Amino acid sequence: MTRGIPPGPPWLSKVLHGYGYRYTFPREAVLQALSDTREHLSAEDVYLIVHGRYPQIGLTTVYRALDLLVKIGVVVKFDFGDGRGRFELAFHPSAKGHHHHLVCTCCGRVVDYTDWLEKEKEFLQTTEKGLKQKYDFEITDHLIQFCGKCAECRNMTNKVKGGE
Amino acid sequence: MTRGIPPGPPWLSKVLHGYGYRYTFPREAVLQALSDTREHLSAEDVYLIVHGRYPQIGLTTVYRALDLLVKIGVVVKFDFGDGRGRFELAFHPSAKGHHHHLVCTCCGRVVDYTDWLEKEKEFLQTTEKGLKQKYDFEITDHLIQFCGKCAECRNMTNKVKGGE
DNA sequence: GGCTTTTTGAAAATAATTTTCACTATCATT
DNA sequence: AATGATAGTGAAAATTATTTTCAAAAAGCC
Ligand SMILES: [Zn+2]
Ligand SMILES: [Zn+2]
Ligand SMILES: [Zn+2]
Ligand SMILES: [Zn+2]
Repeated sequence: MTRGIPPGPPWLSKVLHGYGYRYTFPREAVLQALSDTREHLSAEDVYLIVHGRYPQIGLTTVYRALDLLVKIGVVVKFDFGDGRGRFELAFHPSAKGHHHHLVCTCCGRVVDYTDWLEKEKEFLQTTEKGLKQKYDFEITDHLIQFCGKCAECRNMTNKVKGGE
Repeated sequence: MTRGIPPGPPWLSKVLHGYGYRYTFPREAVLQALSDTREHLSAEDVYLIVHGRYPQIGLTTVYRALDLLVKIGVVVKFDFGDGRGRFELAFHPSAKGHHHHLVCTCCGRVVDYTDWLEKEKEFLQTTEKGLKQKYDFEITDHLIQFCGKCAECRNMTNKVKGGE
């Protein structure tokens, strides 16, 4: 029984084959789930979506598909400190490309931002060049994230304080 | 049986009391373990050191002490993507203050660096100010980390490749 | 020293992720 | 289109880091 191919662009097939991996139904389905949202999904989130659509796909497979997609650079894995990995497309169809995260340490809300990238670029160039020379590392990636308290959480704290 | 106080500066007592917590032997011992190294220790690493010195101290207590020390800002917790938290003193006696990390994606080696901070400062100021205005977050912290391949790992890859 | 509350520690529980292994699907070759 | 070698899948079990539970011990205030 052939299961057919989930809806979506066929490029994943090419990318996988390019790396010597097979193009499979679950891998396409996991990619689809990530394409359909702008959220930062956990492995289980992805599983719930994928398994909801195609009940034959199991959690283990979702973990493996995510790992592979990360390895070939199609998906990026983040850690927002809540003890589980978060995944999102490296190049999101909704114009969400390279971006960084602003995380509320209070409620866990995550904002994707793409502002002030010129200043960042300057900083990155200087630093990466320096790191390469001084420590002889070939820099392949960077992780920039800001932590803070969102407006709502600041409000809530004030209310609680005031109510005492 | 009083256990005495492990060697070390007495300031932890004041800080803890300032926050309404008690000054205890295990907390001092955990702080000591972190002071004695420049490594980025996992909770279990800390436990091995502390339990080696003071066998009555258990792993649970080490976890709790680390959490507390992070909460009061004496210790900082990092995640280098290997599935466990890493801890280091916020202000290290060996002049290791605010710094960032350069992680080898291949062997996991972590380099602390404090170079090019002027450029970084510029970037941070611009970005933090912008984030505050645009997203109404009160920024409290940032996380900057570079990933790459260290010289040794690059060499090894070449050797393996050449050997085939 | 006695008292109240916080902290501790061993064991059990939890939660995310990985491993195992028999079965199945992919795809290069016929 | 059928074949077969190999990679991928899925359910269950295993592993790993961390948290919870709860009775006993220690801290700090009188
Ligand atoms: Zn918030
Ligand atoms: Zn994002
Ligand atoms: Zn390395
Ligand atoms: Zn460090």
